[in-house]
Amino acid sequence: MAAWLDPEEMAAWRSMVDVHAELMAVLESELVRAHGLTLGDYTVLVNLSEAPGERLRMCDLANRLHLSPSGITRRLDGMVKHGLVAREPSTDDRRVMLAVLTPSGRAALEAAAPDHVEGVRRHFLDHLSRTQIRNLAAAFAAVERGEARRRAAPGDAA
Amino acid sequence: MAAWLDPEEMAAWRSMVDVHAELMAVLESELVRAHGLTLGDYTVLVNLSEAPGERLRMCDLANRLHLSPSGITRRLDGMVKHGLVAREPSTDDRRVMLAVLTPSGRAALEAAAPDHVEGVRRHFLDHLSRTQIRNLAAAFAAVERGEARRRAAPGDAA
DNA sequence: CGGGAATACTTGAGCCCTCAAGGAGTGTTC
DNA sequence: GAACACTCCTTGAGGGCTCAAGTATTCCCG
Repeated sequence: MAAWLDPEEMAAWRSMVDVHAELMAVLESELVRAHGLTLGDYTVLVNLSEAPGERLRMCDLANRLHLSPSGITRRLDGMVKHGLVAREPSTDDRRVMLAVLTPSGRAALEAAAPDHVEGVRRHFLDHLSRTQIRNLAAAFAAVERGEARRRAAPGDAA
Repeated sequence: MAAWLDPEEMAAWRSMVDVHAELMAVLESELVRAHGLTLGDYTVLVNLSEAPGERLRMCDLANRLHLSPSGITRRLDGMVKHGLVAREPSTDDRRVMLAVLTPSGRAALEAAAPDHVEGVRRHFLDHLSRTQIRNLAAAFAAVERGEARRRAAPGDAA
């Protein structure tokens, strides 16, 4: 168990944490200033817009956003109040609530998305070469695959 | 203004966001379970332990942790109550409060750090080759440099 | 079919963070 | 050296999240 991180490992780890924090902070503040949308609300809108019928079960939404059941309930509360989404009981399964994109929610997303994407470019992608972008995607994909494999492994405590 | 992200850009961006979220969640839960420490508290302890005299002004701490002034006050409140840090008025400048690592805070850090580092390895670094780690560090360093340059540029709205 | 386990969502209590406002100390300028 | 601007920290109000508990519905299995 090589106890500590060597300088290269430390640089990779800490710079990722720092860059991510900085990036999210600036993207969020630009989004709030320009469109009155939280990054969290924006992510809900993106997920709904990409879903078939522009609707998603609460629990699926919770999984995608890494939110607890009550977390997603309360976030939807706010977004319903602002008219961005509506709740709709499922006819298939009467336990289920669907979150549906409203016209006004779709409009908000369509207004915000270009600015948000431009922000991702300006604050992140523009500082990287095409090769670096490819390498980054490959590295994170490797982490995702590795973790998925680790979770399925026998020695797992879960 | 190339409007949208192409598949490679999208993969790099979304996978970074996803991996980061997943990683922080699992590291936090392991830290809480094994040592009763929040990732936020742990970060305070790390920063204090690396500071000269194991003490830091509240506002410096706030900057390092991307926290507002009141945020750092309230986090210290909790940590003081748990005996991990102490407050100490500065003699140089009587507006300033110093946060000081207590013996019990140093002990908590020394107990938690090996496990935390091992978690970073197991969930992140172990999935990457040495070359990928170097490339990652270089890429994030490039983003940091690029943003620093952008912030200093004339056209900036700030 | 009937009862227990599992799933989906909501609610109450509470933690942690933010913003706005305020008190206290410093420094600067004339 | 008095007044003004600025910095540092804290507090009150409020938003967003979590956990624990509760209700409603569905699934599973003898």
